[in-house]
Amino acid sequence: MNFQEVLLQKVKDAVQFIYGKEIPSVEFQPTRKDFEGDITIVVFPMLRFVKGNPVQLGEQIGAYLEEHVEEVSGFNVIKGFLNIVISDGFYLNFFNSIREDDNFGFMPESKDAIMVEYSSPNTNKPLHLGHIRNNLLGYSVAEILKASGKKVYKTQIINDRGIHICKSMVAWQKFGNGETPSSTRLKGDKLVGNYYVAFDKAYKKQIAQNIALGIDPKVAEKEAPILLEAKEMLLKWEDGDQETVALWKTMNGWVYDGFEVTYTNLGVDFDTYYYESDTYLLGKDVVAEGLEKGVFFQKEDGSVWIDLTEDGLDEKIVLRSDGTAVYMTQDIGTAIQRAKDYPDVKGMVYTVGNEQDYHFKVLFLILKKLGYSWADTLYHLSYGMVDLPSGKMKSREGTVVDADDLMADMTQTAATISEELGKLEEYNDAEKQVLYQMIGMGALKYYILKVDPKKRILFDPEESVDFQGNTGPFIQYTYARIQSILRKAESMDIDISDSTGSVALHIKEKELIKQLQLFPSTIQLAAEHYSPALIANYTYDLVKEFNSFYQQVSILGESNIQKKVLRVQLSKKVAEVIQNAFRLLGLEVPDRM
RNA sequence: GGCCUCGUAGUUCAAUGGAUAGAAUAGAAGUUUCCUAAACUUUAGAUGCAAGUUCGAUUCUUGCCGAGGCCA
Repeated sequence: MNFQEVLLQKVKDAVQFIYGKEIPSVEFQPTRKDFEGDITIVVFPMLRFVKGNPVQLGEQIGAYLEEHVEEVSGFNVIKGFLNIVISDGFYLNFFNSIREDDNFGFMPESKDAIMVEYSSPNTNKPLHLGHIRNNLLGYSVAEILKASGKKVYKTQIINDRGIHICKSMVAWQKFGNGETPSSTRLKGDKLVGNYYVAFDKAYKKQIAQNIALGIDPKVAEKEAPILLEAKEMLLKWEDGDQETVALWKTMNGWVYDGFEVTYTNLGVDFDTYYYESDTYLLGKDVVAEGLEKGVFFQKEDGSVWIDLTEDGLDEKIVLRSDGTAVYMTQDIGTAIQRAKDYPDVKGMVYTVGNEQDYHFKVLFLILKKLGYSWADTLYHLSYGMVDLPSGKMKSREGTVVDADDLMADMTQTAATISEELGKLEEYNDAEKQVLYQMIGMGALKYYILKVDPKKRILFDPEESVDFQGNTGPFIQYTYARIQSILRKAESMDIDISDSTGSVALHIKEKELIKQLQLFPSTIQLAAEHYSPALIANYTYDLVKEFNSFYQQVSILGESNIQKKVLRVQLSKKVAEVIQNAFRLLGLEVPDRM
């Protein structure tokens, strides 16, 4: 039984003792800084079960707790808030209990697994800023779920087939002159992306020419020769034409190599991959099955639908009249396939932008109606668009922020700022480069992850990414300073392996321990809400608390040896928690900066 | 037109229905013989509008206004 549970029981006992009545629950919260005390009990909700004056009730409970709970050393009541003071000894005991625990805050892995899908790109375009948000969110949520005790499989579904892929292929055949990534020294995804653009250019030119010849614009659009070629290629691909499939494999291979570089720089990875070329035919038999069970119904033209009007939604098509699959068909099939491939999976998280909110609502409902037990644990990790000051990112208007370029820019900015500060003279160029990347990516990742996923982000490449305030580099800097203290402590032969005896705590030491105390519950909360932002903001609070501590108390200069040891231990623990929290966000920490 | 999400300091973000709505940035004023000044301290500034539920509403409900999205 932990202290919180003990306290809960004691408060219940107190009410039982005073009024002879049961109360089902008690609301605890950390006491606000401007009041005296450590834990606050909100008395108001109890008034529903016992009649009385909230202040008086608070006083009585406080007195009872002070008498019956060893750790409670005092209390005060303001309005309906009972603030109780916890003894220094309790905090010291707590700190000593977590001091040696490297996995503080992390739960052991359980058997039940969750599959987290993210990234899910098209293979005809390089990754952009929107994908960065997607990848960072997905990766971080996967790590948070792991930390909260779930087994996690990270996956993505790659949109590797369809007319858009054929467009790049046609353009490469016509204009490519046999170019390859190695011959052009371009990243594969960039090379293929260029041909996708080249296709569009040629296509538009043909339309314009044909309109000039007096052909109806609509016809010109539909019957441009290059578009017909792409369509023909799609048919060939579906037929399994060897040459076409070989080209498709080659070009997709280039793209995957290019993506891999981006993923590595971004620090994300995957345990398993699904390809749409393998899954686009899935789901049809499930639809047939569902039709028999009466979950779906067939219209006169042969198309299959589901009626969700009773659930507040509308009718949704799940199979076209010609028997071909729609996205929904594929997604149903893929979800079931995944559950088969990984029988331990009890839930799935889909990291997809909020324009698909409706789609996933329908998908989950369908799977539930089909009777899959895991349907209730499906979660759409929906996130807002990333907008630029100039408005929405549009590939056609060339306003897309390329992922690779952005990461390079951030690293460059970090380098510029670091050079100005000039603290890294003893580092060689390679070491500096690693550090600049760590800081630049720290700024970028933290900036994106600290925002609640469902909110839109306004991303101003010039101004938004800062290195001061609530930012990644600010936290990294604090970590680096602690490392410096630890190095000095070591050279001073300060032995921090033993627990300190009972010392009176400075207010700042106590605040710091209180903040550390919140780490495990923050992880749980973040896992429940699929929100890396909670971890980010927690870490920031911890760092601010540490900075305040750092400013107000002497660490290595403290003359009381026990105090000195405790403060070094505290600093070390704070650094560990920062590191672990950052790991959950996919961020790294530097030894010095 | 129907449905969904969001509206908080000049700006970017916080706040399981709880106390005087927190930070950061930009602005103003300060702090380095001392453990990294990418730091710290002080100061000023906000819940779109209107009702309702509640002991208590940024949070829940309804209407309106504004931004974005989805569906035809």
